[in-house]
Amino acid sequence: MPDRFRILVVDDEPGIVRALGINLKALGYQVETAASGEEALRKAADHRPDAVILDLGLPGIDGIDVIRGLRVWTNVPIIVLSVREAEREKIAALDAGADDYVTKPFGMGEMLARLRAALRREIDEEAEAPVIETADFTIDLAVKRVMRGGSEVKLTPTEWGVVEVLVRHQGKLVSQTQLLKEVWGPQYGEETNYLRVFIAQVRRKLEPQPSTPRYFITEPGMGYRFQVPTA
Amino acid sequence: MPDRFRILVVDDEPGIVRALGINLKALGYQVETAASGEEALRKAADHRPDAVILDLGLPGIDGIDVIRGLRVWTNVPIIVLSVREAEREKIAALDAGADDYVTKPFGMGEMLARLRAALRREIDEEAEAPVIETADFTIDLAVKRVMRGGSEVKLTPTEWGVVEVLVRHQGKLVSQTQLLKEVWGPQYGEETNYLRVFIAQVRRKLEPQPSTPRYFITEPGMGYRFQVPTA
DNA sequence: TCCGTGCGTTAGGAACGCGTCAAGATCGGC
DNA sequence: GCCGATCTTGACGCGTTCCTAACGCACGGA
Repeated sequence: MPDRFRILVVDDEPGIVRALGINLKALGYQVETAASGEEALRKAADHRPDAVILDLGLPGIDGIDVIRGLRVWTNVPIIVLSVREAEREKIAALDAGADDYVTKPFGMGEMLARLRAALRREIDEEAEAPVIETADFTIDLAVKRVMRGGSEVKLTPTEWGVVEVLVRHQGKLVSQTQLLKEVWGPQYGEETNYLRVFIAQVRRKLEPQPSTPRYFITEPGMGYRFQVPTA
Repeated sequence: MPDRFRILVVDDEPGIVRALGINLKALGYQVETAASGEEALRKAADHRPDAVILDLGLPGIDGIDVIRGLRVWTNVPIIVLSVREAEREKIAALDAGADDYVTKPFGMGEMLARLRAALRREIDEEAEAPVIETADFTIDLAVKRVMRGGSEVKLTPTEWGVVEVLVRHQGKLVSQTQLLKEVWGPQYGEETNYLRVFIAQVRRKLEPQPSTPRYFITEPGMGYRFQVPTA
């Protein structure tokens, strides 16, 4: 757990690189930059960054291939940048192993929040948490049991599958396709209605206010995310 | 409980072997390596490692078979490495007797955390008292005997097998497949009706109210769990 | 303003899993 | 070779779970 995090910013637009660089450095991050996919892979190998901010619209190598290239040897958090219209591309990026995405144009505040979340998740994982405790419930992955208010919450096999996948990827955005494949099996991927039903059931059993979820968050058009609210 | 743990790393990709080796040695572990399943089984027999890190994607012998080969004579902790998509393979590995799995690509921090957890569990198990006492009965794993109300309860061999496996995993959920394999042998896994019959018999002999079990709990669709009620 | 899309919610019928019982089949000791 | 104990196998009933379809609602674009 380094004291000063190293961030690799990959974008071919000098304006964005500069803006991010100034803000990040001001907050005490060390910043490396790259303007192409090749340079990104090389610098990542050299500098072992703690997080990567990656624009999908790069010249040369496709951004998706950069993600795959990184994922061969590292699971460093990758936050993807893309323009609003490229929905398909964003989902492909998540399936390739990206952790989160931010649409351009983006506010610096949102970007920094996502980055902090990604770094926090990294630390949590290293601290190894097979038991997730929140203000409202406790999930023990090793024993496969959920406690809430002193008593056990009964989950059906499918419900448990959904919870387990989301919690294992804590803080990370999980695409609908990936969630379906991991819970129902590889031959699934389109049946998003299954997800709607079971996510609702999980929320009914775990969320304090199922209609306004705090833990099992919907990212419209993208997928779902399990998060533990900071406050 | 050795002072310096011996770790056996099994992988055919030299990069991964090297990266793990450097990190583990730096932390004071003794490291042995193997690049094939055959070599892994041989070195395990020679060096009696305290933990095994095993890549499933080996040339030659299947990784699953390596696990089975090890499990014939040792219950050394096995941490499995596999690629993200191979969910089915991971499940098969766990059923074959693996203790944990890490998806490639992995962060070194997570790997080390899992390793520490595995070694810690082993120490706990060795130190663990093989006598379980509840309000209604006492199970002595060492002598293979169950006492209830001052007199001995006679269990048939298969009944004892079921009890022993569940009690050894005290508190943990044991899947039907795992239970079948551990009691009846590796070629079983589907015959869940056996379980229904024998679980019922065990409950009739040990539970105060067999129809509403307090110790041998059914988790519908998932498996069984032995627990000692807190109150 | 109207439509299309995506998500949440609900309800009902089919399919499945579990407990139970009892009748063969198999094993082991005498 | 017999007999009791133990394990396998099948059938039945019941409760639960999963899938499916339909509806409502919010949002964004034409």
